[in-house]
Amino acid sequence: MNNVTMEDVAKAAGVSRSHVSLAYRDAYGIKPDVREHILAVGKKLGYRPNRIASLLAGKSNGAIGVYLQDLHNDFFADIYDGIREVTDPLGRHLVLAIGNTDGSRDVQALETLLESRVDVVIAAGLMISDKDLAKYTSKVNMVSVARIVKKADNVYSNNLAGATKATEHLISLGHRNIAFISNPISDGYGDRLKGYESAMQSAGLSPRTYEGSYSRKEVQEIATQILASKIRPTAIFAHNDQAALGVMDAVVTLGLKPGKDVSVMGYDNSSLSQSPLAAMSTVDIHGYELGRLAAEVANKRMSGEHSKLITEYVEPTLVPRSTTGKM
Amino acid sequence: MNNVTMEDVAKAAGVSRSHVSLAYRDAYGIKPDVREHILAVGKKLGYRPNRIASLLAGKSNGAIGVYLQDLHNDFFADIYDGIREVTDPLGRHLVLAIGNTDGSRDVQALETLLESRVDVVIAAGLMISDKDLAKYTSKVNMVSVARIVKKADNVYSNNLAGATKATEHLISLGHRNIAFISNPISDGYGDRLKGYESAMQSAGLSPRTYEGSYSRKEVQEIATQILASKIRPTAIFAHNDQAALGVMDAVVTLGLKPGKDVSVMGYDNSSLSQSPLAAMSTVDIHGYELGRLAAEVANKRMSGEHSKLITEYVEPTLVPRSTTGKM
DNA sequence: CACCATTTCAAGAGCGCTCTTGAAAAAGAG
DNA sequence: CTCTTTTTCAAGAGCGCTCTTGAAATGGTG
Repeated sequence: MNNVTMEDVAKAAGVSRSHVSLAYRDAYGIKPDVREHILAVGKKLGYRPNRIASLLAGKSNGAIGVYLQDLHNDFFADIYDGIREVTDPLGRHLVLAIGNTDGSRDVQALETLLESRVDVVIAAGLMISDKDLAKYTSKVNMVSVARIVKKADNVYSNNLAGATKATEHLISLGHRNIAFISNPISDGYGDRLKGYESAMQSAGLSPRTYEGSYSRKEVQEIATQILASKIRPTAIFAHNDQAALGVMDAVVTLGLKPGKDVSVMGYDNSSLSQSPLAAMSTVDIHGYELGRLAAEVANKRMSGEHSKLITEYVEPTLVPRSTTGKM
Repeated sequence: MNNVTMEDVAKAAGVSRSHVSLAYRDAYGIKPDVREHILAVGKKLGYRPNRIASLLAGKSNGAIGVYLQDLHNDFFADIYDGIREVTDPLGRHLVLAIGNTDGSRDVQALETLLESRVDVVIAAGLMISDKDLAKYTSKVNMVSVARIVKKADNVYSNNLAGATKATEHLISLGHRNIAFISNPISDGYGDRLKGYESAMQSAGLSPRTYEGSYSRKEVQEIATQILASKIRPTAIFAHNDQAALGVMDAVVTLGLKPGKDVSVMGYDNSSLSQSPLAAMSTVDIHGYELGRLAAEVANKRMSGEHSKLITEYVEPTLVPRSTTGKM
């Protein structure tokens, strides 16, 4: 292992340990040439600062915790890419924690992040209730992505407006019987449903909502049932792309053609929905951008610049592709 | 933050600090009732062991580092699921590091893992050269998934056999002009190409290999060019599913039908390839199982049971779906 | 060149835990 | 009941770093 310590470098360079410490951080109050010298000696000895020790001794080490709901959902990978765009150049350390589609790992994931003593947590796709979440927002700085959370910084996309646009798009194509597959939990994520409902009602149509899931396979089953119902909807709008892909799975399995026999509308504009193979109509909430903003907010929070909670908005845009067509 | 320390618990429970430490680990040499008492007091005070401090003080804390190449490639999510199946029940701590499709983040990711002082690294999809990799295998225990690495434990799928089967499958469907889109790097991953070449030669056919990529989009471009060539191949076999999906993107973008106009063969049997929407013919290398085995090997390595390097094999199986059809 | 402000450095006290050491208590043996 | 072995515990020395404190060197000023 790497056993050369700060002490070794100090001795070899003929300075004190604390000076080596300073040299390896931004460090003013140290002569440039001395600093150079220390760094050179450190390099020669193959010294690498021990993050563990520095974490323990210092009050902070500038690490950001990142919670991602699910590795199978491409949208979270987009967010992650956005985060890295800003953290990589800064050399920020990221600690990842992964949940799952039913939320049962959320608490453990957050605990892990706390144990790692990160300065701030960027959370994308948490499913635990607002109440449970409050326990964590009081313990650690949190930047919530795409879900409004109290006592946290928020990087948010206007889901109400986005879902309204999407529904109106379907209506404008002539669809009247539009089903919505909702999010299984409502806390913090209810706006997509609301947008759908309000657009339907404004058009004098009656909403037809089914409780969904975050799992593509589970949604496929749900969609299969919906498509088997006596009065088959002509369009299905799912609460996110992952779910919408499950709908697509159901549609093609039944031998139907998306955008022709049934229209399918997603939400997120994940990389996967963009691929020509899926070519799925969806609402772009700019996941990459959300991730980027979240990381910037996290930086601000760590630097202590802002005392007030920050909320950043990104406007969703409708992206019609080939899975929605005229009725 | 969480400021109740081991010292606090010790005082409140009327025992020594070291005894609290023992109580919170497996710990023998401590009376069961005392242990219960300590744990009860700790819970009441809201004590949570500080992983950072324990890491620094102890020689190991049983953490496993996990390197995954790319979050957009579903196959790595499968591996990760397999890993978690065995680590979750044990309460093992996982430290994640994510690379990217061109390998440029590999070194940084490995460094991060080393800095986190993990006991063993499970690496899936590393792209750095064997030579560079050797620097790390000498510093930390490594379990390599799906790539044979010297001085490391290996959880391996027989790529030579798998690629041979896949190619033979295409040949048996009547294809003669079969293109192969290879891995951009050869170190540790060359067997799929070899399997393809040998199967082609055995059948008296001449291989037609194109250098590929790990990026779906880049492969789409490559495939588009291939499909535009004067003598268009009737089948394209890609080094992995992610690449094969790029081929599919090219195929559908050109208005062709996979499995009819052009056959597309992938490799990995990632979740994505299994979805009805893709329904892609591929070779199942049992990613979930590979992940599971890797975690088990990692456990063995940590427990110090084995001194010799371990190699586990998983047999690949051909999974014909709808993207390969008769010529 | 005396004086004070400023910059550059060394020393040392922790951070919260683990692990070794050895003492005290309990158990077994004769 | 004494002596030995075993188990249960306390004390304390670190792990490798940061950060505060104050001393030494440096610079600026009249």
